[in-house]
Amino acid sequence: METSERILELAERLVQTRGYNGFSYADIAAALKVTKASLHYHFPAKSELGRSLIGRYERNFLAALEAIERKVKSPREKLRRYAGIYAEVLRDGRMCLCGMLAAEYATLPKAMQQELRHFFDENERWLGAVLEQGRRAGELEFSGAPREVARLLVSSLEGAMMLARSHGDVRRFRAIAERLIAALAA
Amino acid sequence: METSERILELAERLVQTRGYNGFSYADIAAALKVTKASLHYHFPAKSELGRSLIGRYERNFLAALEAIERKVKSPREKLRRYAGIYAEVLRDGRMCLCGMLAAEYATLPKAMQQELRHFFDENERWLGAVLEQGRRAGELEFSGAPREVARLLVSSLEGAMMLARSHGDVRRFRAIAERLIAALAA
DNA sequence: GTCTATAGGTGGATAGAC
DNA sequence: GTCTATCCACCTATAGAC
Repeated sequence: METSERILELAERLVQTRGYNGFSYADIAAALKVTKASLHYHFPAKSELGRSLIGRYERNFLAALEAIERKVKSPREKLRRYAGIYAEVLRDGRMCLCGMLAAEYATLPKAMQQELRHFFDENERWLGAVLEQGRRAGELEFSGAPREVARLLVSSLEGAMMLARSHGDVRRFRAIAERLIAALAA
Repeated sequence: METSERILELAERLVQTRGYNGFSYADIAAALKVTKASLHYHFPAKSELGRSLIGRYERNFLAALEAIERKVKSPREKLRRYAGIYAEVLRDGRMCLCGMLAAEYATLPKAMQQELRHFFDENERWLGAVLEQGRRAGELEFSGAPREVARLLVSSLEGAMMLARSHGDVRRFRAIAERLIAALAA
């Protein structure tokens, strides 16, 4: 694997576990056995590494959502798979990259803040479409705008992830995710 | 106000907006117009300041819950007031102190991690009792253990706070809070 | 209790050789 | 692309005078 890819891979894990303000170039350099100067060759500033991380994470995430779209028909099953992505990340001891960054929002460079909002907007858009489809099909039931329920789902799953990780208990997340989806059953 | 109290007051705000790893003694010293050395007189180590912050926040929070207990009879109204506490914090541009620290969990001193879990446990305990009372009275409706629903509420409210703040939109939080409580109506 | 002064470490970042 | 060497700003923390 190219160095820049190895850097991104490790930096992603570091942000997901320790946060953007919780890791340094020195951490990456030590783990990859290169010097800090080398890292600056690939990502001149930490803020640019941060931007790259969000962009990459969003692309991979949206690709996973498209995969669900292709493989799964049932809207309710789509929601389960959506929550399943979160569960997998958590099982690996990580937080959602963007959920982590949302906590540090006020300290992030403007460019990162913007890309972060975009990630959540795209998530809400996808969920909103699934919810609308499910309601039309009579498989899901809820009041009000699909987009509003989508926001509740994203927020709740991110929060559940955060607290489950603090308690070192993935089951807490799964229990909450199932409950959220069950509440939407028609 | 005594200096130590002024330090706590400001440090609390800083953690709530920037996180534990996002502020320094220098920030406090500048704002309070004292030296960093003075701060170390009151709180020798940053980790001790952190511990004090959680303890203080929890005491104040639990006092607010007791006040609700005294003033309000209806379980559903208690839930509304509970969410109202979060909304007030958010309206002030802050995150929940402990929600913020939960994101930084992996980087915190062990003592702080422990106090953090205690805060959430107490929250879940209080909410669990309210939920059980509400179900018995026929005012609230849900399946399974009250404690599980309590966890969903805490997680979801924390997550909603986090994302609403990132979008600079308190209404997002209120909409989600209302929806969560409405879903429990009998 | 608050100050000056400073230690000792780490942060992100750059210049220039190889 | 990766290295050595280095800069400067900032971090937490301490010693000791007032």
